[in-house]
Amino acid sequence: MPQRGKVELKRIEDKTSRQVRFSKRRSGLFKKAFELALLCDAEVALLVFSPSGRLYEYSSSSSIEETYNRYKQFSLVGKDANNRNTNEAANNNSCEGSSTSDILSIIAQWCTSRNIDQMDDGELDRMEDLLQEALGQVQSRKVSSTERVEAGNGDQSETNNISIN
Amino acid sequence: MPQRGKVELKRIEDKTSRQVRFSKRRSGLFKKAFELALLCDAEVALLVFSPSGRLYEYSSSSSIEETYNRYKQFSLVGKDANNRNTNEAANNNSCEGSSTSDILSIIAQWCTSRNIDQMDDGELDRMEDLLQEALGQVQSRKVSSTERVEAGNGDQSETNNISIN
DNA sequence: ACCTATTGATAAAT
DNA sequence: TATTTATCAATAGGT
Repeated sequence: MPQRGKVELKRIEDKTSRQVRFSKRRSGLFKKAFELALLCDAEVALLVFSPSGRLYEYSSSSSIEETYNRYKQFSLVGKDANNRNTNEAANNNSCEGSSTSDILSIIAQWCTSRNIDQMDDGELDRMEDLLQEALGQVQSRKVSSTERVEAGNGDQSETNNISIN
Repeated sequence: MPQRGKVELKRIEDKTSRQVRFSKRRSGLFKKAFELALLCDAEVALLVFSPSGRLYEYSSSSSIEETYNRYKQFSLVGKDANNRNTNEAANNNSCEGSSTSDILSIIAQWCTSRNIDQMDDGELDRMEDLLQEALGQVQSRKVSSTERVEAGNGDQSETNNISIN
């Protein structure tokens, strides 16, 4: 009788066996993901594509997007131990000094977490600032990549100092 | 002798126990994710935030982003019921007539799928359009919510034909 | 899809 | 926090 249960840690070559074991292990994995979220109060997002390209997903929060955006925000700011940094930038009233990607990420997060139609005045102001800043940066990028100094302007880098406050 | 191993399927209330079990189950989950990817040749992306906000991630491909983008692409095509067609507009080359939320969604998508610094001129142009459009819409929303008709303008509704509702 | 021998995961104790 | 061990859970291979 051949050994049961023992697993060799390498790609399963037999296609049929791989398919069967994929199904079993996939359900196991999703079950574990669910349990971790439930038992331990964790936020879990899981994406799996089968070899044949089928998509399987699990999210303990309202959506994969939500967790992904939290992840993006997280990696933006740099992770210390006790991180509450997800919204720091978004709550901060200034985005000067932030990179364009940072700003776009914040916009992204807002748009997935809130409906624009439900924003109050303060939020609209904030969004306006963000969009204005992003636009300015994109435009200045365009300018600097397609033109040289257009007029003999002493300090080109000051052209996009959009003061947001 | 108390039962070992058996799990009650509900949130663990004792904080210490929850922490310990989070650690153990988290490593178990990541191991399983890794094995599924390796053995079965699947693409797996896994994000976990601990209750205390720490991030843990695994990706069998080159990055979480890559798998997430594949996921977004996938939902583009439309598979089943719960599909928010956020992406539809993204393929469209014009954003006129789109709602503000749609435009912000597109911006959001771009920013998560591409680094701004790697955008070519065409993409920069497109991003500029999107930002400009979004900004205009946000500003007109602000105006319409904070002011009434500023000057005795005959047909105010044509100046910002943004359907806000 | 179901069954069972085995390996693997893990809860509680230390 | 790491190790141990009793027990439960996952699953490989067969039907």
